[in-house]
Amino acid sequence: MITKPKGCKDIYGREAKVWKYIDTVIDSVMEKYNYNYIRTPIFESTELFHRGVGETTDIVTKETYDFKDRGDRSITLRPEGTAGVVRSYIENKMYGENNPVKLYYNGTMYRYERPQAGRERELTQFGVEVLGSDDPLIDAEVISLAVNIYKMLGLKGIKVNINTLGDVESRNKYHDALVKYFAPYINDFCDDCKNRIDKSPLKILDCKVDKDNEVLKNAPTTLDYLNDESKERFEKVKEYLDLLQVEYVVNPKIVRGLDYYNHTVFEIEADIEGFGSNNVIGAGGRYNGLCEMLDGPQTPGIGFATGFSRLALALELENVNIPIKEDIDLFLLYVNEDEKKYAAYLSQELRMAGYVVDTEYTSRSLKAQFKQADRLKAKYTIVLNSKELDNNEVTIKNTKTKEEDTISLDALIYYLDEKLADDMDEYNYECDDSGCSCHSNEEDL
RNA sequence: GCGUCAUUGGUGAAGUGGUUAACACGCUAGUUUGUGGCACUAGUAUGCAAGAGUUCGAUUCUCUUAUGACGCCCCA
Repeated sequence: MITKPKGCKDIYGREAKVWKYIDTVIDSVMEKYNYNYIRTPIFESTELFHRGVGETTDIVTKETYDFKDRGDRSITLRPEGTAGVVRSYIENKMYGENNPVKLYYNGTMYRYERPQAGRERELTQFGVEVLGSDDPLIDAEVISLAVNIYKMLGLKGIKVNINTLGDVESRNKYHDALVKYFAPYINDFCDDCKNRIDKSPLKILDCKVDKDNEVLKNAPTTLDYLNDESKERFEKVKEYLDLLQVEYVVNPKIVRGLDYYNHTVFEIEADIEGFGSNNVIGAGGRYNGLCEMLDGPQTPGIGFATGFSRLALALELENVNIPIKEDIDLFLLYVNEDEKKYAAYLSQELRMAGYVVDTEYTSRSLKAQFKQADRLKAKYTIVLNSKELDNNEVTIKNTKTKEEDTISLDALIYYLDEKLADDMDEYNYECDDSGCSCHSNEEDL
C-alpha cells in the first residue's frame, strides 16, 4: 500500500468541514479589514529563504525541503509565508501602488522536521503581511485582527503577549549586554544554553531547563536597552492596542527566532485544557529590514501567521459550535431503470433550482436505499414510482414526521421551497456555501 | 539529528510460541415490519506494518526498516 509521506495528513470528513469553516471566517474578517488575498508559489528559489530567513540558522540548513528541478535549479518548498509574499511585493513592484499594501495568504508550508504534537511536515497556515507602513497603528491593527479572528471562530481565553526588540541599534546594545550579563554564570546553565550564548543569547531567556535560575530571572530585558525612539514607538503601539480594546501582557521573554524581526513582536496563546505546554496559536512581528535584504526598496513590514491544525484542535477541545451542514434536502429512491432515469433527471433539475439532492447509484434494495437516505440525513425522500410518474405525481415523505404528501411534479419546487424555508433559519450562514447562488458568478471566474 | 512507546479486519479492539485469531460496531444479503430506522439469520482478516533471524513451528522472541504518538534540539 502506498501511504502518505511522513508528517503529512489527509484532511477529510468532519475535519475538512471544520477547516473549511475556518477558511470562511478568515475570508470574512479579512474582507472587513480590507486585506487582499494573495497566492504565491508553494516552491521558490532556495536563495529566497536562505537570504530571507538567515543562512546559518538550523531552519535553513536542515529543516527545509530542498531539491534540484530538471533544469538544475535549486528549489525549496516554502517553509513559511512571509518570504514569498515579500518577494512578490518587490517583484511586482507593489511599492508603486497605494501603500500600505495589506495582504493575506492561506496555504500549505513544508518543514523537514520530526513530527510531534502540533507539528507536521506539511502544515497549513494563514497569515497577513502589511508592507509599506511603519505606523504603530498597523502593529496594533495586525494584532487586533488576529485576536478578532480567534474570537470570531469562537475561541475563548485568548492571551496576547507583546514585546519590542527595538530598532537595530537597540537590539545590538541589548544583545551585547545579555552576553556580558550571562558570561560569568554560564557554567551554571544547561548545555543548550552554553551553546546559545554565542549563537543567540536571547534564546536563553526562553529556556525551559533554566527557567527557575535566579540569574535568568534577573536578566536585563529588551525594554532596558531601548533608545528613546524605540521606546516611544512601543508606547504608541500599546496606546493603540488599548484603544482597540485588545488585552495584552508585555512579556520581555518573547524574542522570536529570526534575525529579521525588530520592534514589535508578539505571540498569541489560547488557554485551552489539553493543549499541552505549548499553547501558542499564532505569532508575528515587525520586519523592517527584510525587504532590503531581498533586494527591494527599504520598506517596513509586519506580519502574523497562525497554523490550521492547532486552530482546528482548539475548536474541537473547546467544543465550539461550528455551523456545519451535515444533512441534505432530498434523497431520491427508485426500483426500475425508468425510475432511475427519472431520478437522474429530477435530481439535476432540483440541484439547479438550489436544493441539495442525492440519489441511489448502486440500484440496491429499497430497504438499503432508505438506510442510505438515513445516513445522508435526508430531510425528505421520494420513492419514484412509475405509476405515479405517469400521472405526473410523486409522493414526498418527511423523514422526521413521516408525513407523506402526494403532489404534482409541477408543484414540487414550490412544495420544497415552503417546507424547507423553516429549516433554513436553523443555520445562520453568511453565504458560506460555494454552491450558493450569490457566489456562483465568482466561481466562474 | 537524538530518545521513549507503539503498529492485529472498514472501525474499536481481545488474545496466544503450535492446528478454525474472541467480542462489539459497521457494512452486504435475506426474513419480518404497508417502503428504511427495531428484531432475527447469514456473510464479512488465507492473516496480526514490511523484511530478515531464532525455532520442529511465530502474529506472539530478536534485529532492521517504515509509519504513528509523545519528548529533546529547533521552531519561520
